[in-house]
Amino acid sequence: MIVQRQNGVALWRQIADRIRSSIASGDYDADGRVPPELALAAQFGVNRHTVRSALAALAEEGIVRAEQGRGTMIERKQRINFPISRRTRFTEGIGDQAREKEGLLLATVEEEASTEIARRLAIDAGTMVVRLETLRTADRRPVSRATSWFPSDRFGGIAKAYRETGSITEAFRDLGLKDYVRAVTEVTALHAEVEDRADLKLSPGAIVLVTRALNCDLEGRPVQFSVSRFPADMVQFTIEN
Amino acid sequence: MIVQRQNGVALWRQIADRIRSSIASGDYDADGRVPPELALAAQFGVNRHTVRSALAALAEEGIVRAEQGRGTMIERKQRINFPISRRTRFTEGIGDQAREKEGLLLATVEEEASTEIARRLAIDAGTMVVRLETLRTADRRPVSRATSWFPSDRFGGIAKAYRETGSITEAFRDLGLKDYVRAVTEVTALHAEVEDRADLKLSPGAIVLVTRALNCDLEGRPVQFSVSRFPADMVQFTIEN
DNA sequence: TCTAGTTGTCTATATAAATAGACATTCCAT
DNA sequence: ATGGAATGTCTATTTATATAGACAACTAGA
Repeated sequence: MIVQRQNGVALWRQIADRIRSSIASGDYDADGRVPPELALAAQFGVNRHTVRSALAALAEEGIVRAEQGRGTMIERKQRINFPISRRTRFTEGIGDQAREKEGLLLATVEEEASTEIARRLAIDAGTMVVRLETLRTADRRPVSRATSWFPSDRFGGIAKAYRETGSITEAFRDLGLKDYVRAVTEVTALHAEVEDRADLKLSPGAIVLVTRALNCDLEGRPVQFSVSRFPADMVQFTIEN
Repeated sequence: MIVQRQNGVALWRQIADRIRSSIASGDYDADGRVPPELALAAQFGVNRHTVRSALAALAEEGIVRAEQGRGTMIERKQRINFPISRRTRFTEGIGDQAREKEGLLLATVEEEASTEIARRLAIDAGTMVVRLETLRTADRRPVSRATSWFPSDRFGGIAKAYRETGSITEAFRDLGLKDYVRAVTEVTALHAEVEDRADLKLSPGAIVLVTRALNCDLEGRPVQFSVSRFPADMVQFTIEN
């Protein structure tokens, strides 16, 4: 048995998730299309209409496109590998896995550090920090939605610098920080929330990988703490020691 | 708006996931119980019966226990932190986060290496390898379900050694491998499949974190490749560089 | 041109999820 | 003891999900 009933997740969604996963794994690379609806219905032990609901959801996401009389073609098939190391940098990490990379600054505010942010940045709670809300895309598809905090005293101009350069590394350099390293990365996974769905253009019920990362300068002083969300069907992390 | 309708994921499951997450985050630590059903219903904008379905699912998982007249008490609230580094070892990693740790050998077979396993272990496809199916628990709750492969020529006796010691590190030592290091760890996340649900005692629709890890000896020769699945609501990873 | 194989659309029915309301039961502070 | 606040149980209704069957529309190869 491959799909589960009466568990709070509709069959069509379970099937959509599995097909999406199969596409990402390259299971259908041989002919570049998904198996016929009747074959999928047999495979999952459900009615053809249920499979059609699943394929409609994937078409909505832009992953497949049905062509009457021919079959259902795979439009997009990617799982970007994202290395995590002491020298983790977003743009370099993506490397040549995508032709077109973009960093977009959604919003920026200066605020008082909450107790958690203060602890992570090793500053006193209430100290001013700059918060950046950023969205990153590869080949026009969103691959991460990040919230980052920087100590205001050192990096008050980070928003302007990031807007001009589109890169944290470049922005740091403009502000006189020549180099930095990744100190800690925490990884967990959650169901996508409504905001994730909007930002990352996810289907409801999808999974997001969540990282909490701390970057420090070469003296070990924290320079950036960020919480990032990645669509789990498009991204995997690799930790090389 | 906090919950989404008509998206293939039942409201009660979305709400159960959010409450589980809130419990893990410590949102309800003040009084050790979940808010009253009517308050949750108001918060999520749903009927009280829908909230009751969510709480029933969490009770089934052993996370909460309802007491008539009193409220719904939090029974379990943990997210075990699992460090990933060059010296990653399961038992040491758990450390004192759990009182009672256990490693159980579910099954073992000797088989020919598939192309993927051969590539990971840097051997020829078809070479014999030992496969171990293991389950790890912390305080009686399953925290990982792993499938590991070892080259038969060097580690033919790994199953026996593991059964006797309950530890990979110990088993390696018995077979003459004094030390080893983690070379690569890949992390991704998926919806739990039926097998995960059985092994890890997960609720349907739950998320599993999947790691693919390669351990090598000090000369850099691969000694173990393993695929592990962790319940995402109980586990997080920390990568310290 | 014909036909097998595929997706598209329609109707109908059964089951699960969600809402709504009423009232019982239990705990606990007053 | 009493009343407020909480969970437990029941009935009824509406909406979403899933199944079933039939047939139309389109594609590609024989």
